[in-house]
Parts: sequence; structure tokens; C-alpha cells
Amino acid sequence: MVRTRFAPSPTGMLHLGAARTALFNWLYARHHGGEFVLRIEDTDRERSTREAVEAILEGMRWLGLESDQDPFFQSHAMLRHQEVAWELYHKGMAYKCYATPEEVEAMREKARAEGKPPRYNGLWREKEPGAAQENQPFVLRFKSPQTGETVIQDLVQGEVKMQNELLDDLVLLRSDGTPTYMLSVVVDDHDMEITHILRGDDHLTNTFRQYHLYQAMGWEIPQVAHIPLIHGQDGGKLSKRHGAVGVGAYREMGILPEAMANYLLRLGWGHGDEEVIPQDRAIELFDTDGLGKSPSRFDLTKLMHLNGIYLREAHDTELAGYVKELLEKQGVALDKGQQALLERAMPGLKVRAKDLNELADSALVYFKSPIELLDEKAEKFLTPENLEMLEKFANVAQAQEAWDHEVLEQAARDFAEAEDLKLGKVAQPLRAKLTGRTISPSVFEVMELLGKEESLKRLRAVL
RNA sequence: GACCCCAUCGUCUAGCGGUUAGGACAUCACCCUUUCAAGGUGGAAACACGGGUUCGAUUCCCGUUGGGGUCGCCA
Repeated sequence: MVRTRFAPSPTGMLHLGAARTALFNWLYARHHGGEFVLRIEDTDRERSTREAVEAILEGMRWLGLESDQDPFFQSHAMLRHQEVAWELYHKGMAYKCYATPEEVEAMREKARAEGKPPRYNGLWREKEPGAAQENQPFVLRFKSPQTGETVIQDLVQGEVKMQNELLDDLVLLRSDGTPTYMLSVVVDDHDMEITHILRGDDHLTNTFRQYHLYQAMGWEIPQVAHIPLIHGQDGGKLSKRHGAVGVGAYREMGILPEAMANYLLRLGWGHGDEEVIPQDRAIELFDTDGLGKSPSRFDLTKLMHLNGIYLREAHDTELAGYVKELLEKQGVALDKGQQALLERAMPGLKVRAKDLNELADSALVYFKSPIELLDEKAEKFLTPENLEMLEKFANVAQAQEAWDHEVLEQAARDFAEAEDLKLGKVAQPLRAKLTGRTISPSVFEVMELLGKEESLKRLRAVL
């Protein structure tokens, strides 16, 4: 059975790249009817924080990427990792290295100077510790093969080769006895029976070193797929200087999780001409053959476009729920009647918004008075002549028996004709007076939803 | 610096030896229109370069250039 994992280290926000990796792993498992698990790689206790774990879980929940098991914390498996390290040692596949960090650094410098890859030179590989090493600190290093080449079959990159002499003897246990990342991932992926690893291609070179660890333990090697990283607009690795990199920030920008997931899916993965791919369709289509080999740039504009699409297709009840919350945050509480109004107003509002914040703001015309909302552009429409004209129109409106947008629009058309005005010359001042803004859904729709009483009240109010 | 990876419109991508090189975002024009959106129609826009292989290369191979990644007792 297919089993994938997402293994973030909890040192900050849920990065967009990480979110995409999580999404791919989740989709791969779902597509193949397998399982998806979350492993928190918190072995660096200096940098790992409780808040970061929360942010990751929160982000995953938001994106709808539920895992099939409770999150596994790597730090809890430390004993197991050490056990494997010592097993390797007893099998003669690892050795104690007494070189100090300074000595190792010197080796690197020397190699660098010789134009070779900076690496540990294997000083203690065959050397037996003498009396001088008694009670001295040491690290446990893995005996990496020094000759031949390693070939891995990557689901995305294809066949990738590496000369083994380029690999140095990686540290398995630090001088304080704690396991390193390189050891822990391998042990955990094996113990958790992970069959497929989809991760950023910054891990590609690690794969060669991990390969030999699997071999040394006689373990089966999982399939790997290294996906190119997400870059910023300038082509560099996506980082803070490109703007928001945490999914939480996009949530706050009013992005719908469905849109975020769809956008992330299409960054580095494609299926013909399909652009709008909701979750169930994504599960149906996703596989590694659709993954691209070249890095892609993050484009906020396209994300926003997709958000608009999902916004328009979203259920009015759902959107009204989001908006209600956002309005409450700004201190605008809605009673039951207003909530119903909000939902009815949604079709007219959602086609005009590109994110939830805009949507919430546009809904204000129904809940705040024109005086409160009045902006400069709208004010310009409220000239003495226009106000006079609107007074006349108020009488026309009041005379209407039925109160719906069609009737009102026809009344406005007739009125405009009688006054020898274009409809726009009536509608725009009307909008300004009614909403305090120059942008809103159809004024006639606004009037219908506001109701006759409220509409006339606003129309006749002295600003 | 060494090693590894990548290279189609500005961006995301389709293409898997023979296509008028397709779609989407953005952009421009027009239409619709009470504003703003949405929508409709149309336009401009790409195979990085140089060698091969082949009857024929965007597609296969090599090199150049450009970009990215990795070289920790971080993960």
C-alpha cells in the first residue's frame, strides 16, 4: 500500500513550498488509495517551537489536508535512532570520530583550496582510538562507500548519478549522543513504512547519502520524487523578501483555501489545459507524471484570479459565514435579519470581489449608513442639482407598489427620460446617496435588498 | 569553487520527431453596461544559443550561456 508523509521541521510558519509538498503527498496517497501521515521533525530542540507546530497543523487543516494518523514527533523516537546508529557501529559500518569541529573545518578549508568539495577526510575511519582518546568526545560517523557510483531513480528527475567519492562520512550521532537529521529521516521513513517520498529538490543530494544508510541496514528504499522549489518573481528561492511566504498570511488576505490549494497544485504540476481543479478532481488526476522538472515562480495575480473563481462559485451561506466573522472583527455585529440580508446580497457582491476582505467591505453598504461610508468620489455626485433631482426621484420611488429591482429600474428609466437625462446621470448620484460610495452592486438591487423604508430614509436623509 | 538539477509567450503550463507551437493569468482593443466587477469577441506575445543525429528537430545527443540547488555535530 502507498504511504506518504509530510515531514516539516517546526521552526516557523507553514511555508508555501512546504504546503505544496504536503498537498502533493496528500494527493498522491489519496489518488492511490493509500495513507498520508504527518511527521514533525523536531529534533532541533533549539529552534523547534510549540507555536510552529500549531501553525503547521492549522495550515494543513485550513487546506483540508487531514492526515490518517496523529502527528508523529520525531524527537520521541530518539532512542530508536540511537539504537540503529550503534547497530551500524557494531556491524563495522560506522566509527567513532574524535576530530574536533575545528579540525573538521580545517579539512574543509584545505579541500576547498584544492578545488575539491569541502568534506571530512575520513581521518578516523580506519584509525583505532588510543589512550589519548580516552573519555574524549566523539561523533559516530557512517562509513560511506568511497568508490563506484550511486544511481537513483527519481520519479521526477529520472535517473540521477553521483560518484561515491564525492560523499563524505556523515555524522550519525553528535558528540552529545543525539541523532542527526540524516539518520532520523531514514529510520523513521523505514519504521513508518513510507513507500513514496515527495519532497523539495533541495533534498536531492541528501538522497544519495541516505541511500547508503538504507543499504547498510538492508532496508527497502522508498520511491523518491524531488520537486523543484517555488521561486519568487525574481527567480530566486521564495523567501520573505518576496512578500508573504506563510499560508496563514494568505488566509488573512482573504484567500479561500480551495483557491490556495488549486493554485499550489498548478505550480509545478499540470494536466493538459485544466486550470480549475477542485479537490476531488485533483485526487482523480494527480500523479507524479504531471510534475514538472523546472522551478516555477509564485504569481499572486494568478492566485487572486483563481480566488475570484472560487469566490463566485462558493455557496452564499458559506460566504456569508466568512463575511459575518470578518465584520464582527471590525465591530459590526449582525442580527438574524441582517444575516439573512447578507446571504441574499451575496450573489450581487461575490462577483465583484477578489478576496474575502473585499467581499466583507463591499457588504458594508447594507449595514452602515451612507454618512459613515461616504467617500470623496461619492461626495462629488452629491451636488445641489443632483440632490434636487434625487428628491424628485424619491417621490417616484415612494409611489412604487412593488419593490423589486426590475420595477425600480424601470421607474428610474422612465424618470430619467422624463427629466431628459441618461440613466447613468440618475443611477450614479443615487448610488452615492444610498451607499456613500461610487462602487456597489446594481443600485436597484441594493434598493430592493435594503427595503422600501430604509431606501427612502437614506434617499431623503440630509447629509 | 566542486557536484547535481533545470531551460516553450512577462508568468503558470500543453507538446512526448512532421502542429498555422495550444490553453490559462497578466496585457491591449472592442462588445455588454447605472458604477465596479463578471462575461463575450479579437489582438500582441515563446521553443536561450551553437553543434550534431535524422528525410525532418521545440521534441533525441553534446557543448555554451543563463538560472536554481547542495556541499553542517541545521533540518
